Amino acid sequence: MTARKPTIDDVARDSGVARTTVSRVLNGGPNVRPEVRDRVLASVAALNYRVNPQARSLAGGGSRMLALVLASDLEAEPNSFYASALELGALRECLALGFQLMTRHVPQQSPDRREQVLELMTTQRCQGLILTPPFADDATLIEEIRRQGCHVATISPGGPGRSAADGVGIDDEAGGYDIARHLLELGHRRFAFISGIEGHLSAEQRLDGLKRALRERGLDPAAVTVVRGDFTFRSGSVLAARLFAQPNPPTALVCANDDMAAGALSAAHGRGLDVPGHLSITGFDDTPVSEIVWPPLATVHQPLKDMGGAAVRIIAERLAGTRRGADWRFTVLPHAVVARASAGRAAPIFATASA
Amino acid sequence: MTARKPTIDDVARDSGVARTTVSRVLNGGPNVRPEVRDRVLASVAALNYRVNPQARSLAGGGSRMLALVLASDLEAEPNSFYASALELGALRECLALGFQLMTRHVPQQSPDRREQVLELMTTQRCQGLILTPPFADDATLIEEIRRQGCHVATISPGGPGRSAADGVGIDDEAGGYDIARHLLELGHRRFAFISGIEGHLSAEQRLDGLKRALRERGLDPAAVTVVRGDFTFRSGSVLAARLFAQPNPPTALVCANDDMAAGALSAAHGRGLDVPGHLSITGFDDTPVSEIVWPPLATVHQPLKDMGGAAVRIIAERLAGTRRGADWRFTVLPHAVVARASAGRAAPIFATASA
DNA sequence: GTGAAAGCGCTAACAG
DNA sequence: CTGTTAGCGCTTTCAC
Repeated sequence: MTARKPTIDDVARDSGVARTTVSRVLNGGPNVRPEVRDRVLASVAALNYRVNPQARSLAGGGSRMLALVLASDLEAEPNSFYASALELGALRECLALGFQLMTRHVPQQSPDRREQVLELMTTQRCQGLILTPPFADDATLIEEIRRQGCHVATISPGGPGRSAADGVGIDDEAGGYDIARHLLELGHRRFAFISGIEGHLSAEQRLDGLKRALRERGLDPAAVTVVRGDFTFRSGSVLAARLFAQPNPPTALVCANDDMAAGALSAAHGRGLDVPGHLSITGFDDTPVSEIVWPPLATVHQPLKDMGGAAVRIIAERLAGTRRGADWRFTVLPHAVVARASAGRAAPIFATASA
Repeated sequence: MTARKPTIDDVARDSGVARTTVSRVLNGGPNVRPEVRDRVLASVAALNYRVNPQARSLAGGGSRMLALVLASDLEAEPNSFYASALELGALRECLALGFQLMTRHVPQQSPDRREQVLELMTTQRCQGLILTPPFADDATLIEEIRRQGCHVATISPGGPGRSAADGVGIDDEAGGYDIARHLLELGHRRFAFISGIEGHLSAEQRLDGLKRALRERGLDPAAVTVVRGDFTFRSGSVLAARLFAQPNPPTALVCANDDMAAGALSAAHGRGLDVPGHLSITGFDDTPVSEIVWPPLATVHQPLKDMGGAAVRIIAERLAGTRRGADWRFTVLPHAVVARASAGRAAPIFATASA
């Protein structure tokens, strides 16, 4: 019925060489005469041969399986653009480098979340794990993963993760600083900040940057109202509504990601607040969400796809042995403030009226 | 350094049986005494043994690798919530059933898109492919995939795909009909429709449903302005802006998905049109986008996560041999109109003014 | 019920 | 430069 798929031996027979030679050609090994290489390649093409990844892996070539670990909930809404962008970037790089990628969403609230990650790694024989926050800062987890012979690349580690594995991300503190500067220049003086889940250190750094900008301007960083969200649209919407109901509300609401900013925007609409007339709102990430809402969100661009790709490359390097040892390196990618209509000039009238 | 991972032989030795018996226990085979089974299971737990999927696959157990094929562009924006939802649903089911899932975005405009799909299947030794539109309606592709011994499940096949493979989806024609009825009841009489890419037959059926509703109401279905988008926010925005600039614009704009509806909404805001005061806009899918925008989008709910899961189950059944032969079955899942603020009562004043 | 033996397709020493 | 020889860890006949 279904024709048997050609094996490496078929190719060897067809091109009149030994199996080993074919393997060498296939894996770019040295010591193969050009004419032999061509002959083998011709057979490969003629027979439409593909290496069997399972056999290769079993024989010692490694599984070439990587996993992207995302903190979210399998039961919750489909993952945000943030996760999609990382995944797409990683997927693209995997395709180019001949890796397979598994994506695993781990509920961050589950007590056995570490075990879930380790289980995935073991079961799938992963050779590398890409950890996003807050896993990226779980030094214990990273240690255990590595102990079991698997490489780690972190996305946006904030603190301990930075010194426990190779990582990639932007300068989050500077990102927070820059967006704050943007708002300060627009005349804003009363700020609120919606942060992310606990343990997401890089998001905390965004707040640090905001505070530094305020301090620089002679304002009191302690005056910033800080509330904790969980990066979802809903949390942004709920928390913002609560903020708006308080006396002396902020004129600038800085959110730790775009989804929460979109939620805040929605809450503002619901309350009849004009954005940016009455209130400016900013996001973080520059995902498509920021252009989908009205008015479009001012935000900080993060090169998420590049980050996903870089993480794969980090693991590929480690696997290839190009770099060894515990000299973990953090790659800083550029960020940029994207000025859009949701952040506008602070209205002195409104500011006074509610003061 | 890294402890060697236990193999099936370690388990066999530990529990004092032959390797074959362990295999039987692991795969739920018959002919194992309960006490032996328990002993083996105890060893498995004690040694923290995991089967090596690569070895299993090589030995004939099958790769247990499935792939989700999505028509989009690797270079384009991160995939929409539509893709994420399908993926999440499929991923969850794969996890439960012990499959691995690869997601592959294939640029639909590339001339070798069929080859790309086949290449993925061959290279990864996939046992099943989940095809989304327009691949779901490519009977030639489906035929070729199956010829190579791989199973197929289609998501929302519209025409030929329906009779070429097992599929799952909603009744798209009815979905279009229902959302049209909703708008008709709100008093709308002048409709426009933003359709999706060519070949996406299930989206075409949504238009068929819209027309049926109009006909039923004694209106001329040919009077509907139909423009073709590509399911992206941007295309919705551009096409809507063009529609608004024409004389006698519609009072109800029905879009083939949420992203395009969000784009249309953005274009309406840009032109200063009030939604739903001047114009009602509806989406399709009920992805999170529909709640993120303002006003929230009236739309047709599609159980995307369930669809992704069902597709995996279809393949699992075929693989298990529970169902055989070419009696392809299409599973219809329920849809529902979700009434939200973007669809409101038609304004007779505006309608007259622009007539 | 259980076990022994034979590969699955490939890579990796080690010889030549 | 190329070939020979062992396995990798598992499933699967086929005996017992």
